[in-house]
Amino acid sequence: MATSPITPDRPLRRDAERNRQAILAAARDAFAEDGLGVTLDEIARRAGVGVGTVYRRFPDKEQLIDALFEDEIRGFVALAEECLRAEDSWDGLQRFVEQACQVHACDRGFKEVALSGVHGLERVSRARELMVPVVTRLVQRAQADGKLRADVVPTDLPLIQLMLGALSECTRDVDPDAWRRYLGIVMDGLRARCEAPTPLAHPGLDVAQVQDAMRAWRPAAR
Amino acid sequence: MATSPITPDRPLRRDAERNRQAILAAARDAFAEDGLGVTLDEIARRAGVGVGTVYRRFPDKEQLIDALFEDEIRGFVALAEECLRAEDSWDGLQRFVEQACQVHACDRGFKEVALSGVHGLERVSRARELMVPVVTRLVQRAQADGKLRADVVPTDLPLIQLMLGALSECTRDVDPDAWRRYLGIVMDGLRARCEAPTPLAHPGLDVAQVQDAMRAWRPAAR
DNA sequence: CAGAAGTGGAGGAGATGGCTCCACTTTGTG
DNA sequence: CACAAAGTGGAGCCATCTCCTCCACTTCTG
Repeated sequence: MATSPITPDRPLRRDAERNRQAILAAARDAFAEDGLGVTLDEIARRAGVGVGTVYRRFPDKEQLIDALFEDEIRGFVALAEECLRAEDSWDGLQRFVEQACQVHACDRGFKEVALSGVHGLERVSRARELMVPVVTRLVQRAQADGKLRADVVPTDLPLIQLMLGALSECTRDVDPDAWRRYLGIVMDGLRARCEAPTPLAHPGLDVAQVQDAMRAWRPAAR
Repeated sequence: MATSPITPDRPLRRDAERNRQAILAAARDAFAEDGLGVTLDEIARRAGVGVGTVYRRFPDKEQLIDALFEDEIRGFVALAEECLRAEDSWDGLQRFVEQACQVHACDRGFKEVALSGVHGLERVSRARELMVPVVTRLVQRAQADGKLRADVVPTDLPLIQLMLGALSECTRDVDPDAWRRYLGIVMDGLRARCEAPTPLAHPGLDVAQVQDAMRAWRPAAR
C-alpha cells in the first residue's frame, strides 16, 4: 500500500532502485545460507540499508521470496527437462536427482521453497507445479527401459529428495559432499537390476564427523 | 539443589511421590508425541500439577530427560544385540534398522535423544555409546557373509537412520508407515548382490499425501 | 494438631521477531 | 539554486514465547 498504489509502474528514484537491487541480492545470499527463516532485519543489515527501507519495498517477506525464487524454480524445471532428453534414461534420472541434491545442498532457501508447501507463494507454486509432469516422465522413461524398478512411483522422488535433503542439512558443515555417498546407496536401491553395487562416489564419515553432524541436527518445530 | 541436598535418599512424602510418578508419565507421553522441545509447563499441565512442582523435582529439563531415556536406550541396545544373534546376518541387520525406524516413528523424544548429540546428558550419553560396538559388529557380520555391500562402514547406519527419521517425521500424520517403503529402497541399495529388487512393503503415496507431507516438513532451526 | 513438606500458578525476566513512525537526507525538477 | 517530493534509517513498540521463581496456601505425618 505504501508503494505508489495509484501509479504502480512509476519508476523508482535512482537511489531507491539501487537499494532495491541491494536488498534482492542480500536476500538471495541470506536465504541461500540460512534458509527462509532469516528476518527482514537481517536482510536489511546485509544490504546495508535500514529495516524501514526493506519493509517499504516488500511489504511482507512472502512477496520478496516469491519474486526471488520464481525464476530459480523455472530454471530448475528446465534442467529437469534436459535430463529427460539424456541419451540414457537412467543417467537422466540419476542426473536429475543429483542436481536437485546439489542445489538443495548449496541453497537452503531453494530447498525450502521447492520442498515445503509454503502458502501464499503464487508464482512459486505455479512454477513448482511444472515439475510434476517432468518427474513423471523421467520415472516412466527409466521404467520403460527396464532400468528403474517397476514398483517406484513418481511421488517417491520428492520424498527421496526430502530424505537426502535432511542428510545434507546435517553434514553440510562437516563434509559438504557427504550426500553423494547416500545418494549412491539410494540410487542403487532404485535400480531394476544391479549386477554389483555401484562404487560410492564419496568416502564414509568417521566417528567424530558423524558426531558433529548429529549435533547439527535440529529436531523439527516445537 | 532444592531436593534435600543433605539427605538425598530421604523418601518423598507419599503425595509428592505420587506427583513425581505423574510427572514422569506425563513427560514420557509428551516427549514421545512432541519431542524434547515441550516445555516443563506443558508437562505440568499434562500431569495435572503446577509448574512449580515440576521444577522442584527436576531442577532442569535435562535431568528429567536423562532419567527418562537412559533405560529406553539401554533397552534398545539390548534389542540390537539380539539382532546380532539372528540366524541370518542380513536379517539381523535389516531387523535392527527396521526396529530403530519403528521406534523413531512412534517416539520423537527417543529419536532426538538417540540421534542428536544433546549435551549434558550423562547417563544417556553413556548408554548411547554402547551402540557403537554393536552396530559395528552387525555391519561386519553381514559383510563377512557377503550380504552387505563391502564399501559400507558402520557410521553409515546412523546417517541412514537420520534420513529415514526425517522422512517419517513428515509422513507420520499422512501415512504413519510410509517409512517402510523407503527403508525397503535403502536396504536394497545396501545389498551386496540383488538378483531382483525386494518387493516394497508399503504402497507409494498419492500426490495429495505428498503435498500434506511436505507441508508438515519444517526447515531446521532459524 | 503443630510444624514440616509440598503445592500451584501468577507473573517477572529475558529472548526474539515483525513492523511502524517520523525527523532527517537525497533526488530531480522548474 | 531552491524546494517539494521521494526516500531513508533505526530506535523502539508490541506481541509472543519460554524459563523459572516465589510465597501464600494446602496437605501430610508423627
